[in-house]
Amino acid sequence: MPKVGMEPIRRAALVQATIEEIGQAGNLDVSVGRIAKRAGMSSALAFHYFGGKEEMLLAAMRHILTLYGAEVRGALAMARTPRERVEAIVRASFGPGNFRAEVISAWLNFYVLAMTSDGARRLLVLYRRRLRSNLVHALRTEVPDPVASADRIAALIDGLYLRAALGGETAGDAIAHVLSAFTKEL
Amino acid sequence: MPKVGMEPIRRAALVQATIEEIGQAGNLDVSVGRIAKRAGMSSALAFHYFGGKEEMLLAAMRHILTLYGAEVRGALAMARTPRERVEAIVRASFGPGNFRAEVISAWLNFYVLAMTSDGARRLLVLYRRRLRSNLVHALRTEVPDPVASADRIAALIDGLYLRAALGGETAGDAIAHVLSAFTKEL
Amino acid sequence: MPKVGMEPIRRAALVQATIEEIGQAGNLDVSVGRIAKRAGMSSALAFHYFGGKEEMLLAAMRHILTLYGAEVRGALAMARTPRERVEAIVRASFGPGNFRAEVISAWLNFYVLAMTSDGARRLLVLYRRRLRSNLVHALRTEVPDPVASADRIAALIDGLYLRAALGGETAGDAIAHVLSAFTKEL
Amino acid sequence: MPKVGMEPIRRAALVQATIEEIGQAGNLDVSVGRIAKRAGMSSALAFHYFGGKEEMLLAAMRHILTLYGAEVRGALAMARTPRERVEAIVRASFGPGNFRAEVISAWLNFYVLAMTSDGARRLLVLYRRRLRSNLVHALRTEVPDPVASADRIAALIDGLYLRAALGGETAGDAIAHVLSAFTKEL
DNA sequence: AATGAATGAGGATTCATTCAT
DNA sequence: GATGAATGAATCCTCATTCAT
Repeated sequence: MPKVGMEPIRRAALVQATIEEIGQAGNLDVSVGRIAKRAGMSSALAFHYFGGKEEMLLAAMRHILTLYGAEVRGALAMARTPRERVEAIVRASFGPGNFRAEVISAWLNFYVLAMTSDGARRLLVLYRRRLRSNLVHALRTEVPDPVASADRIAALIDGLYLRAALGGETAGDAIAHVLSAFTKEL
Repeated sequence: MPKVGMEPIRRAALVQATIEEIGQAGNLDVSVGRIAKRAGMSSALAFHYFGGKEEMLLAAMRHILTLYGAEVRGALAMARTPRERVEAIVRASFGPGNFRAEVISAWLNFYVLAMTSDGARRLLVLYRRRLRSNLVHALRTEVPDPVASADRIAALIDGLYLRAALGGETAGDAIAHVLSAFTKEL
Repeated sequence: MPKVGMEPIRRAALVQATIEEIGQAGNLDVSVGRIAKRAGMSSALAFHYFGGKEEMLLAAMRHILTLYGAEVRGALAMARTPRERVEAIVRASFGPGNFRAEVISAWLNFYVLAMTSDGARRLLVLYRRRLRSNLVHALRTEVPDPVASADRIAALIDGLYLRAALGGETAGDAIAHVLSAFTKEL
Repeated sequence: MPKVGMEPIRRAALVQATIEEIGQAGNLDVSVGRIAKRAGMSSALAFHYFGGKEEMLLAAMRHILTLYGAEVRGALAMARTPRERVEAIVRASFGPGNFRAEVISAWLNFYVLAMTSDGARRLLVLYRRRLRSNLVHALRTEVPDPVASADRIAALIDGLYLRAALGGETAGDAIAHVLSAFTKEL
């Protein structure tokens, strides 16, 4: 029973299913067939909409990055002081929307994908630039070398994410670590 | 013409070839066949020695972790002050032996492997424990909460590694960042 | 925005696109989708007009055969002597309209299609009968066994076409060969 | 029950099966899977031995060309006069070994393959050169322009083959046509 | 010890074709 | 008339793994 205007719906369903499959599998060895089945359609249709597996992975990545960016932006909107700004970024990063096993797994795997896919690398570099820029802006008036401090905090965030991939890290601990590091940067 | 006493040589060759293949591929999609060919033997022999692909990957991981541990231990042996101890760990981590594209790629992929393989997770947890213990020992007399400081520095190291996976990070910058963070922890 | 009276235009566009695709691909592995896209419409519409892929191929074949027949007829109309008649046929066969890579490729592939498609075989047999009949008519008064001579010349023409498929044959050489054979038949 | 030294046996079986499949299908749309099944093995093994589908097709082509060459050489060995030489070539071409529906179909399809595969083109050009060289040699002392005559006769042979692909041509007729053309060349 | 032989399973991708709108 | 939606089937190819020798 074909309908019209399905494209955005199908694409969204596939992106969602891709993220879920990666989360469940823990790696990028997810087949287009399984993703499509999870999204409730044939794999041929997935190819019709995305043209190939890599495009699907990139779309999933873009989706996660977009969500993350939106959350950061939303939190920043309400921040007034520099410390609030840093806290906003950190809370968005380790908030319930992003700091979940499946999302962490997806992030990790996107880093792996970036080793071979130019598109993936570009997306990650973009994310890194935005995070750094946000942090630099927050630190601008507070520390002597805002860029260096931002890089350290950004790397700390990434590192805490990586450790979370192994399990056992709580969001609270992670946030505390970053805020503590921020304080020490001052 | 089979020979005796070949086992350790064969195993070492396979481990080396595994690391090289992962480094070259950028992910864990390396086939046993290609690894074996690179190591100069048949894939059947690789199975004979390791019993399966995962065992080969774990052996490669163990090898890298062992090398890293040895380097850290060697550097620590000559360290006298707490700062020297931290510096020893950092210099080993970002030294020419470990801070290379292929090794970074291997590390990243071991994290991915740890999402599905208990063996891999155990190895990474072990590494994490050792690193933390070394850092705690170095910081013991210097900071109020050595465990928290150690965790932050450890996460920072991991984060810098992760960023290096995208390229553009130099060992010098990374070392400077960690030492700077160490100073701020005091 | 569907229009009326489009059918012949659409059909012609599809036939043309089919020939071009076959010429470009060098074989019959051309997809209806690509043909339709080249013709500027959806593949569903192509099905609507032709009912299936084979019908499209047959229509393309019919088109080429028709063009070829028309060229031969046109050339024959001006021929007066038997030799002029043979020359007319030959010049039409190796003229710029038919002796081009893409048309030669199409011919060759129609022969292949004739191995499985009755429709294609019928068309080729028809072409062969017409060519033979034209040649017999031209040779009628000149040679003792016009049918045998016509068959030889027809086969020679086909053979020269086949060789042209491999490249390196010029129209001039081909024409000279056929005319020389004709002379020898006398 | 794996054995040693199977390679040549398997390869030969695959080549034979390839020719049969092409003969039965009438075109190159033969799947590796079916070829392998006909040859009594898994498709994976076919890939193991040939590396890919095109290599299998080329091997089949090489086989047919080799057989044909051997038959021509054998027949030529017993020929004494120029006419006998031409006759030897013709009889080998239209003899029961080569002038069979499945072999004719294979030839035709190799011409098609030559449009896209360099390897196939090379093989066909080689065949053409050999045939021409044999004919030139046979005609050397008999006609004023042996090369032109050889080209005509070669093209005639090819054309008769092509017509045989449509059915209805007997070997006797074909041989008679070529010998008659030879006589006229004198 | 060492390997060639062998395969079942799986995966990305393409395609002809159908159908509701 | 025209198309986007949709899919089942097929294809090429890869791979981890097993086994007889």
